[in-house]
Amino acid sequence: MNSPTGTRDPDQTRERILDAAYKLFVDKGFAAVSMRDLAEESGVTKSLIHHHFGSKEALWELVKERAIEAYAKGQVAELEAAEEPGPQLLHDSIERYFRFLQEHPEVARLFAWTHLDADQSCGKLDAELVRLGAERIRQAQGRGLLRADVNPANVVTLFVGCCTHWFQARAHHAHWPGVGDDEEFLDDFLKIVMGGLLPRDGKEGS
Amino acid sequence: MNSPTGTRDPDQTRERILDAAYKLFVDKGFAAVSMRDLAEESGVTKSLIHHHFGSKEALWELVKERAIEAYAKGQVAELEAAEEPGPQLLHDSIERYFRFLQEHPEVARLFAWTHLDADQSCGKLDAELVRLGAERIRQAQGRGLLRADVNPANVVTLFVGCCTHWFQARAHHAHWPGVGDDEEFLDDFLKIVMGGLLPRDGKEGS
DNA sequence: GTATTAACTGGCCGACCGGTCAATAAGGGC
DNA sequence: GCCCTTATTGACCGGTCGGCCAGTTAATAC
Repeated sequence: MNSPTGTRDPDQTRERILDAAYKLFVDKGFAAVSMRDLAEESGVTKSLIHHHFGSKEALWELVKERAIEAYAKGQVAELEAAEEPGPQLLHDSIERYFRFLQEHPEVARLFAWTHLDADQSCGKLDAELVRLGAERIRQAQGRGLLRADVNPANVVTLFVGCCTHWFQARAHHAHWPGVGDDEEFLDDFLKIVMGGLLPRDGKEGS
Repeated sequence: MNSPTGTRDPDQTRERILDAAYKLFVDKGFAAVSMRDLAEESGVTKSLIHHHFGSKEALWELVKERAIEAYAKGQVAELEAAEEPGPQLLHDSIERYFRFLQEHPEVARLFAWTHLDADQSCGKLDAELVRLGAERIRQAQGRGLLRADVNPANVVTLFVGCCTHWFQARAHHAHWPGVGDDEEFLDDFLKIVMGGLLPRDGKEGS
């Protein structure tokens, strides 16, 4: 069922199947999507999907891997091209991640599915991103630009988790009284986290 | 198949079914659990589950509703019995929520499922909890004990989201270099958030 | 004791599941 | 031209799905 009747383009076919699978799996979850759904959405036969990807599970693994790898590589590239370590870089990195999820909310859903899958492999793909982010924070700490008594990796985990959850729980928040929109939340979040990470003017205990 | 052969206790039976459904649904998700799984886990027949709850969907809705209502009521009770509004109350509330999820990690999973369900009703059940928490923060802000230029509801959303995501993404974090354990993360999180929410010693712009 | 109600069972239904397989057809190398 | 590879199809498999229904059995009301 490729566009010019009777012609074949296996690469494009694979792409179409992967796109359809990404859309349906992220939307409904692995268990709620059938091979027949995938076949219909991508405009090919069930058998052809098996031919190209082997099994439903294998397709799902590939979909996850591709999406997370693309995300991680993009973020790493932006982080490596960034300015000197310091509060501004942290601020920009948080906002960059927030904007990314804002434009690609389906990625937040994908993360949620992988967490519930107890997925082993997907956590490894963004490890490099976390390592790089933590390193930048550690450098800023070494220069006295960020408070030094917190674990840099925990800082990354904190802001990634907070932003991710914001988009995952959007439907929930709609029922919560007084919760603001994306912009207000990002503003407040940045105020609090940056305020908590800047070194205090005076020395402080506790 | 109740304990004393031949006797009946429909309330206990319903309870057993609900317990089994909670366990299986939270573990595998709605779509990946069959009525036959539920029947086996609870030790009754498939037909009996239909008799008591009507359908698989209705059972899932009831399971979600009960669990979230119990959680919300418990947290509201603790919050209402708490001390005066201020930094200490906020600190304790964050830690209380964190400890709750630490003891009941399945609740974090339940939240993830409800988010992916695009569940309409479950967000309403904890609205009262959010309203109450935000009100306490607003009171503390009014007394100058917490910085006043952030939306209290966003503060609640922030710490709830961060703690929830921490437990949802645990498997992921295992692959992230340098991320600490529960105690270290909670410590760092509290340092940052409390540090960011305390009024600055000197007035500051920006 | 008997009638009524509700808890509970086992068997059955049509639909759908993921996967396989033989057959067909198109493309590329020669 | 032919051949070999492979993309692609549709029919088919055994198994499982959620739900239904007729029948049995225990508690209850009178």
